Amino acid sequence: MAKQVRLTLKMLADELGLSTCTVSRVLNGKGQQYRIAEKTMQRVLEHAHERGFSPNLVARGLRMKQTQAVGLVLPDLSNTFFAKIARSVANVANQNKFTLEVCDSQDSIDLEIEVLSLLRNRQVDGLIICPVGIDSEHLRILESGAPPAVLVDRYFPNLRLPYVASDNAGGAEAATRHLVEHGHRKIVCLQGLPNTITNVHRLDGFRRVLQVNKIRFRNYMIAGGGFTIESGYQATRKLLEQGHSFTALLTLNNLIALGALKALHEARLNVPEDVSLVTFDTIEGVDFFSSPLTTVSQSPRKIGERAAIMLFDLIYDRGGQDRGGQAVEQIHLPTRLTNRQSVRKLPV
Amino acid sequence: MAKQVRLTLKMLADELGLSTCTVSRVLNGKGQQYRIAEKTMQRVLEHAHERGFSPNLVARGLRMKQTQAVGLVLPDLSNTFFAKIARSVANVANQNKFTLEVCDSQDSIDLEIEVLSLLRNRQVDGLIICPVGIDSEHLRILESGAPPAVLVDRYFPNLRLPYVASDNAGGAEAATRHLVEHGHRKIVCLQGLPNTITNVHRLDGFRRVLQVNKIRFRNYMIAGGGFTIESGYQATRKLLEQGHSFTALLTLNNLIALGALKALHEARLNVPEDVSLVTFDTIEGVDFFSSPLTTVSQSPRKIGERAAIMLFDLIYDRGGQDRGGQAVEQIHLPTRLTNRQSVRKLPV
DNA sequence: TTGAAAGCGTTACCAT
DNA sequence: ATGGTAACGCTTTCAA
Repeated sequence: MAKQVRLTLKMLADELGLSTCTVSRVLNGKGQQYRIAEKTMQRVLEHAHERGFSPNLVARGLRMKQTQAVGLVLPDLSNTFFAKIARSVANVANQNKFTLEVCDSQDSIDLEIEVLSLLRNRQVDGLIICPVGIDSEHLRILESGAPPAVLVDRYFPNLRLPYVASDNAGGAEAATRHLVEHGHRKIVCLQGLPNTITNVHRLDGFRRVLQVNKIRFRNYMIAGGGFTIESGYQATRKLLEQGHSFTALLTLNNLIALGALKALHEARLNVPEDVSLVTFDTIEGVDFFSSPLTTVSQSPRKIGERAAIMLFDLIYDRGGQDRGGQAVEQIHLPTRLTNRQSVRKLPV
Repeated sequence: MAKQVRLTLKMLADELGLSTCTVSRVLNGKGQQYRIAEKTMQRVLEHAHERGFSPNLVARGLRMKQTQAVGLVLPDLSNTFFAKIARSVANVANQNKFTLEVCDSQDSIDLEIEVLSLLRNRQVDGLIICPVGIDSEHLRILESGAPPAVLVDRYFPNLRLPYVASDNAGGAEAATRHLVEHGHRKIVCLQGLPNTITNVHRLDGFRRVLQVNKIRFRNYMIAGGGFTIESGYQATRKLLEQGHSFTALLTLNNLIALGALKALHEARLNVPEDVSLVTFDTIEGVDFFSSPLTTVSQSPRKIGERAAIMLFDLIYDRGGQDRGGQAVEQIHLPTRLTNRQSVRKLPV
């Protein structure tokens, strides 16, 4: 199987009777700048096109010390939320003639560390990361700005890294307020992974609204402990078994909601007649649920897009990311409450 | 901003008072093979670890003419189906110490062509592609096997390329049979993009079962023309407006189903009381729909995994992909019908 | 207006 | 048991 040889710049130059550097210049649009004869340029361009030449980007990457590639690390590519982030990042990257190298950390800190080092060894020009957990030491090195990195969705307050996330506290407040305004006082928040910033902020918002409305916080009001279907399911089952008389559930992401729904369903409890429910994130086809869910939705598309744009600003050195500077851009995008009637108005 | 210099093999060698090639050998585990002194190896390994050295993969890629990267081209990363494919491909790739370069062709043939050439210029060692449409000329070049490529989900019979897809005809047959066995004879199939192999095979299966059951095919029995929510919605609306008296719908993917559901809902028609429905693909949370849908589901995870494994076989030259050979592996994975009671039993 | 040559960080051939 | 040197394919400095 004779590995067919790719056309190289040198071959092209030989065919043209020119030096590689002349050809390189023309092909990179630096013909004017180097005052290469109009005629020569024509000849080169034409021939290159004819022979279908395109440069070896690996060689170029080595020489220029930049690969035109960015890395993206996500905890679960099969979750629509992250998939949408991936899509918008990919599109922005491609628009910039960059390639996107995607890794799925499978919610494992070890894998995250591993792929991160893999990507860095591959000399990516930038990194977008949705860090998996609560440990952040391995991200410290990114504070140096080489390569530039932007965090999405989750971040660490003690890390001087730019990020794009949702206004989680605000979203939780809106959701909780919605419940309270409908007369609910016995609300259980099914949380995600404790100590992640996302979870912390959402809980903050939740408690704040309780407090403002003089609802005494009790321990049973926070249950669960993971952003998974399983966690939502188990937590809800346990609540029901223990006979807590809550009237409403606030689930901190789509998966937890699905799990809770399953448990409620098994217990023959209906939403919103028996239990009211508000959840973070949307669910595909939620409009066709037997009771469509009221949601606090984020915009993963915008998160990804914004993060990618920030990253390219850093890569192209717009926006002054010098590490001494104070300007580490940190963004909280607004969330939106969509009322789909999964909250019952309680009698006063 | 002084770009901090990365540690190179040469620096390491200098520090050790050895030549780069010795260090390189040790680090690549070829110490034994080249009979490098046990002591030296120790020294090298230790020092490298101490200094946290890791090789520049771009340079290595150039030198070795292989980048340890594979490309993945998908029409829409935000569709769970493709996202799941992406995830499993990414995982297999990472297990093999490869990186995955993902591109979203946004269902545009032009973009597909563009990213394909981008990926090839980046010298990826292999390609997995879910081609967007009906044109395949730009894929012809991949028949040469350099770089090796595997198609997923969609493919072209006139192209000698390996692929992994679902048994679409079989799936459609199962679905249609299910409907017929429940007494339905006025069935409308809401198709996807005409002329794509996926669509063609599903229609084949559909018609075959009609024929076997002596149900005369009529034109209104195939409607729509795209794998999108919009297409499903519009087609269903039109059907209703025109007053065709169908009793069942077979939708050829999840998005079409969602669109059809929306139209039915607006017309205050219920599933399955007024209209029965079976759809290809699953939908997140379909179990909680007011009427859960009976589905013919594929396994995107398996498709991706299988394709990735096939690709690595080709890359590592297992499985003899020499282009003279007859063995272009083409696989149809089985589908599964999950009955969720969205088909009503009609009186005889 | 063009070219020679160095260099990016590796690996591999051929010496010693 | 180890090292010198070329080579991978490109860009860029300096020279002509």
